[in-house]
Amino acid sequence: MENSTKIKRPKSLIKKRKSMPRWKEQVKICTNTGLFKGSLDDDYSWRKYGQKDILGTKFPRAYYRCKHRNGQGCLATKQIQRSDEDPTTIEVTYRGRHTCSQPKISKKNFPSKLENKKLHNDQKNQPQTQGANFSLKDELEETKEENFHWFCFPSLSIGSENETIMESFSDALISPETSKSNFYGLSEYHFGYNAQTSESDMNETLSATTSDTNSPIHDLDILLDRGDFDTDFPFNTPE
DNA sequence: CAGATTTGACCCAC
DNA sequence: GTGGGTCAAATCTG
Repeated sequence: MENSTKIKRPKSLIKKRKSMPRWKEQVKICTNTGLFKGSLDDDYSWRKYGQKDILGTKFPRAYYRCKHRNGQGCLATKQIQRSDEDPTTIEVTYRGRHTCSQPKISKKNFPSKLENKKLHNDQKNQPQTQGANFSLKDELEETKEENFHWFCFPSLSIGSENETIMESFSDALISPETSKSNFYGLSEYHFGYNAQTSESDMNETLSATTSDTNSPIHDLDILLDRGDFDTDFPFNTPE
């Protein structure tokens, strides 16, 4: 890949960091099995621009920025990292606000290729998925002051396939375009908000839990072929 | 071929 | 000096 060519960046292109509003959103994904799954979804279009191993953490952190950065100069970014201690928790840190006229709808009307791919895999499931996501999204949008947010899924029979499932979820979580809408048909959410303030910037605490533990999530019979998720992403267990 | 992701290097803040 | 955040070339995927 790289030859010994050191890339020097012109100073004019260097931007100072920091000074952007930042808030964190924790997403807890739990199931009876304790496995991690679920999707954190904003209807924004994110594009991954980096990933890094963070000192003291087992899982790398993934960096995303708004796709409209160039087009509309939207500087919003987000970081996603799986909690070290509790793998069922995903920490999402947002930085900056979207200045773009984000395309919430677009997803629904024009699924990306990636989505199509996913859809292809779990075709049987999606009908109302979007609805669920949509409401979640709406809530997020309207409660910009909150910032803790949980997803609890009912049990799910994950036998020897948990790995695959894990991956698929992770994939959804991590991959921006993909995670967009329809995610395994989580049809019902119950939200509870915990206003929570963190030290500085604006915070968003959103707490969402499913009180319904019976939901079969049949939608979840995600048969994602392994091949589909081969691409690694940060949440794969190291080792 | 275009768009997305990966990945090592670069740069800044602490 | 080190770690975290970003850049951008290379690579991958549809």
